[in-house]
Amino acid sequence: MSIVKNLDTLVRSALAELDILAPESIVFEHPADLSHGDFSTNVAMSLAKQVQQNPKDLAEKIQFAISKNLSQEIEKITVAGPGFINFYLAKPFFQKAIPEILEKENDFGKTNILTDKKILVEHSSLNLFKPFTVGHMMNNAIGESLVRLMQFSGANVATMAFPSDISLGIAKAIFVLLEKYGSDFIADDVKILGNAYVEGTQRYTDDESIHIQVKEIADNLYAKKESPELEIFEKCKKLNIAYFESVLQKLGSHFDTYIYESEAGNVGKEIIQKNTPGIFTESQGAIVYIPEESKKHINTAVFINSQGNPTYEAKDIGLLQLKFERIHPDVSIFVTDHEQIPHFQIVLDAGEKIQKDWSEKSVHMTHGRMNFKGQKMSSRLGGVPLAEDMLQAVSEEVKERSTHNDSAEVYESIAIGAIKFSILRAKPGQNINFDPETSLSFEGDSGPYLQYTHARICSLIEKGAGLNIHPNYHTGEISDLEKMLYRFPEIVESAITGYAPQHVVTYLLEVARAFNSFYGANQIVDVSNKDVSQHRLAVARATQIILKNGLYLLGIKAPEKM
RNA sequence: GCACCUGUGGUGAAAUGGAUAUCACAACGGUCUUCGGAACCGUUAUUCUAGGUUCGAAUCCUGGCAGGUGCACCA
Repeated sequence: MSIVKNLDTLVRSALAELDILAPESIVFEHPADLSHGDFSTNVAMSLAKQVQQNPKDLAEKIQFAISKNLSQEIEKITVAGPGFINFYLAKPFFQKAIPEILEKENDFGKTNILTDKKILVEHSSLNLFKPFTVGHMMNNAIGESLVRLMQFSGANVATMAFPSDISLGIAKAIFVLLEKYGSDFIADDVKILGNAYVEGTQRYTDDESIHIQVKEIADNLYAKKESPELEIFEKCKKLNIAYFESVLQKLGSHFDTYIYESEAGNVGKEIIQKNTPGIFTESQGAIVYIPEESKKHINTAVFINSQGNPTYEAKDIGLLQLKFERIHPDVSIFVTDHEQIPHFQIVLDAGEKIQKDWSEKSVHMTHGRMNFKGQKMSSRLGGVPLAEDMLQAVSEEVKERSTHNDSAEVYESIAIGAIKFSILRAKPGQNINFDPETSLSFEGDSGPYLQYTHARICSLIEKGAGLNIHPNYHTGEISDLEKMLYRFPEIVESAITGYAPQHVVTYLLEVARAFNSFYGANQIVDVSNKDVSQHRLAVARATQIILKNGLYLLGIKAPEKM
C-alpha cells in the first residue's frame, strides 16, 4: 500500500472514532520545510467549522486517536501551526526507498496513470522555407518534454509535426526560384530557400504585375498539378525536411508522422464546403465561421478565401480530421506560440460542431516569445536568431568556460541543456527573457548545474569502483537528501497531469542542491570506512538515477563527464 | 473599441487555496592542502492597487492601474 493511502486510512479511522464524518478526499502534502515532517494534512482545519471546534484542539484529538495504531513506517505525528497534522516517516520507510530506486534504475519514476490511453503530441511544426529559429526551439523543448512525460505515464504516445508546406508566401518564393534558376534548380542549401522567401515577399509587395503569375503557381501547388513549379516545390520540400530532421535529431526529437498543410488544406476545404451553408456561411465571396452571440471572445474568421483556397483555419480543421481519423488519440496535445490562442478557439469552436470529441480531446499548450536582453549575444545574433546560430554561440561560451578539453558533442549537449533548461523552468505560455549572460548562466539554477552534479556523482562512483567500494545500502541516519529522493514519481505524476515540465525542473534543482550539500558535509568515498562509503555511494547512485531520469524528461542529456 | 493573457526581492523565475512566500543571479561576507570550485555556507531584499469570499489568498470573485497579444480573406 502506498504511504499516502496508509495515512488516509489512519486519519479516516481516527475520525470515525471521534464520530466525525470524514470528507470525500483528505489532502496530504509535503510541508515546504522538512522540519515540519514528510507529510501533512489540513483535515482538522477544514473540518473545524463543521464540528464547531477549535482547529488546533481538533487536530490534537485526531493526533491522539491516530497515535494508538501507528504503523512502523511512521515515526511520529505532531500538530503545528494553525492546525496542521504532520507525519514524520520512520527509517523502515526510507530503507525501502533507496533500494527501490537502485533496482528500477531507468524505469524509476514511470507511472501507470495513463496506461491504455493513446496520446498524440504535435509540436515543432515549422514553415518550410522559413528557417528554424529560437522560437521553434522553445516549441520543441516544451513539446519534446511533454512527449517524454507522456511516455512515463504509461500511455501509448504518438508524435507528429504539421509542417506548413503551402501558402501564398511559398508560392511567392517558388516564383523567385523559378525565375532565377528555371526548372533545373538544384536544391542543396536551405539558405537559398529562406532568401527566396524574403525576396518573394518583397517582390510581391513592390510589383503588382506578378500577382497573377504567383496566384497561378499557388493554384497549381494547391491542386498538385504537374508543372515546373510543382517540381521545384517538391525538391525544396525534400531538402527542408532533411534539414528539419537534422536539427531535431540534435535536439533529441523524433516524429512518427508528418501531416502536411497541403494535405490538410484539401481535406479541410472539403469539410467546410460540405457544411456550407450550415456551420459555415458565405460572405463577400468567402466562406466564414460566425460564432454564437454568447461567445463574445471568439471572433469571426475566414475559412475559405474568396479565391477558393483554404486559409489557416480550414487547414486546421483538416488537420483535426486527419489526426483523429489516423491516430485515434484519447488526448491530442498540440504546442504553438501563445499568439495563436484566439485562432484555436475559433477552430475548436467550429470543429466541435463537425465532430464533438475534437474539441474535448484537444489540449492546446502554448509558449511565449524569447526576448533577448544581453548585449553580447543579441548583437551577435540579430533580430530573431536561428536556432543553429544560438546553439553555436552558446556552445562557444561553454567551451570558454570549460576547464579541460571535451568533445564538441559534450559542449553542444551542455549548450542545449542550458537553453532547454531556461525554457522549461518557467510555466509554459510565458514570454522568456533570455539574457545569455545571466539567465543562461552555467551556475546556480541552470541546466549545466544539474549536468555537473550528475557528472560529479558518476566520477565518485567510478572512484569508488577503483577502490573496490561499490554502492550498497546499509541502515544509517536518514539524510535530508534521502527524504527528497522517494518523491520523484509523485513529481512526475504532477508534471504529467498538469502538463507542467517546470515541476520536474524545480524538483531536480532541489535534489541537486541537497546532494551538493550532502557532498560538502560528508566524505563519500573514504577507504578507512568502507561500510559508510558503500552506503553513501548508494545514496549518491540513487541521486544520479533521479537526475538522469529527470533530465531525460526535460530532453536534456546527462553526460558522465563534462 | 471589444476580447484574451500577464503583473511576485535590484534582475530572472517557482509555488494542487495552507504554516515564516521558494530558488537563482546581482551585492556583501565566509569555506578551500578540491572524493570534480560549473561547488558549499551565510547576510540584505519580494506578492501592482482597493474591496470581497474563506478557518486561511500570490492563487478564487469585483473594480482600478500597468504591460503584452489577438480581432475576416497571412501563417
